[in-house]
Amino acid sequence: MLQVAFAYAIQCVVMDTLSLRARKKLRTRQALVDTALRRFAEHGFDATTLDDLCDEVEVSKRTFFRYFTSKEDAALAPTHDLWAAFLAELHTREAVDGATVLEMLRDTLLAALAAMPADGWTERVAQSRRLAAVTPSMNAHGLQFCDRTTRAVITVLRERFGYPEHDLRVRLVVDMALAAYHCALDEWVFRPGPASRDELAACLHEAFAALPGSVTLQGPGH
Amino acid sequence: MLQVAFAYAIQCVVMDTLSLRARKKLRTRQALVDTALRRFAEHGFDATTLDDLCDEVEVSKRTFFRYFTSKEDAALAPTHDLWAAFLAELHTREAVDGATVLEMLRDTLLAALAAMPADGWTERVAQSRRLAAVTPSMNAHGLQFCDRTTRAVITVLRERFGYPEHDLRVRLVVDMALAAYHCALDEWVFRPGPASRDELAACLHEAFAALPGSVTLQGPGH
DNA sequence: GACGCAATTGCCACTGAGAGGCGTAATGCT
DNA sequence: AGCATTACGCCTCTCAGTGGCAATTGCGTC
Repeated sequence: MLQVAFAYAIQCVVMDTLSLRARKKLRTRQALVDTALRRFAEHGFDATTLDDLCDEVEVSKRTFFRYFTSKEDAALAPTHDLWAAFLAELHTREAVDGATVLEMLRDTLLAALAAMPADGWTERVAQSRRLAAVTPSMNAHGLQFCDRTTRAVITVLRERFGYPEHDLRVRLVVDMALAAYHCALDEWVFRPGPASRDELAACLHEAFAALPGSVTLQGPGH
Repeated sequence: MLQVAFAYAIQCVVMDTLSLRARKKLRTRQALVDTALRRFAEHGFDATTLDDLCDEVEVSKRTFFRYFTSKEDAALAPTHDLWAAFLAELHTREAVDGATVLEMLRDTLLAALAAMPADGWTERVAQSRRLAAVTPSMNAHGLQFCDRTTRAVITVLRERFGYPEHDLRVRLVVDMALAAYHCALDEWVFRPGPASRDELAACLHEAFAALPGSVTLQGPGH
């Protein structure tokens, strides 16, 4: 009786957002990501086998591959979340008159960053990046993911704002934004001090601001 | 007798550059790259097993991995050659007064391009890029290699020209050059018409020239 | 020109990532 | 409660990549 009432309460509170099944999947997924990040950090990416990982989370390897396409994929999940939010934001964002594309990309990225979950997301990206820095295969997967995302962004920009296909600048500006992102991320992760979300935003501002000066950076003569 | 004379001639011509052993290694390596590129193009990267490949070249799989670190590595060899030449050139190149770093990187890249072997190198890079475009794991390896190279370039720039560690612009400008390279390469490979070396140089000039305008590219308002 | 030495190769066995088929269990819907 | 759907686990298989060890081949020397 009490259980029924309780179940009903749950239903009222959560049911309209997610079903039991969906919540369970989310929990499993999250457990896999967390455990993966922890074990990879403790014993190294290569030294951790999927069997170990799956044993701890108590899922079969078969199931693991229903959630992630590869071992690397699980460890890169936090980054994927950010870029998914970025693309969503890019679709809906209004154009601001007089703004450059670079500014728009920066602001879209900052908006995506603000949309990330509050519970430990920053720790997870930081951990993920630290792992990627010492794990070639993770780095490779991450870069390949960025490349895919880049192409998606270019497509959106062309569709929404009607840039011609042959204009190289669209691709170049997106790659610049990506460079600034990577630069900011490394700055944020490997610099001493706490790695808060606001710090990352500050690093992003700094990196994007440094872009114009990079083009005209003088050689050793000056 | 004639054989001796012949052997001596060979010795005079080639010996001072490469020993028999070294030539044999080079031949094996080249055969592996060529066969790999051809088979990957014919049947697809994933559908081609290393056993198939090694059978054709008549080398054991063990030996394959003494030449290349991975299946992808073999297919990306042409690109690796270019960047190796780029780094070598960057070490020896004199600084030009009044030139920007971006210009220097462009010219260094063009010099490296000119240093590539005449015998079918262009065909091999083109083929390699075409494969990477449809093969995620190859693309990932390629990008990871570019990333490593990028860091090496940054180190050289800092050492030779004394940029401070904390100056983000060094990294950003190298990433810009890399973006221009990728842009030019895709333009060159996927555009109709012949893919000659001069064409690639032209694409590189075009892409590098488009960089400054990309920073200030205006949004849809205009 | 035969020798020993070092480098290169082939064979074999092994690990771990990843894919796929199929039966079973849990969940959602009526 | 009953049925349909979805998710999961077990098993098997392929293939990339590693390491040990013995055999071969090229190199320098006497």
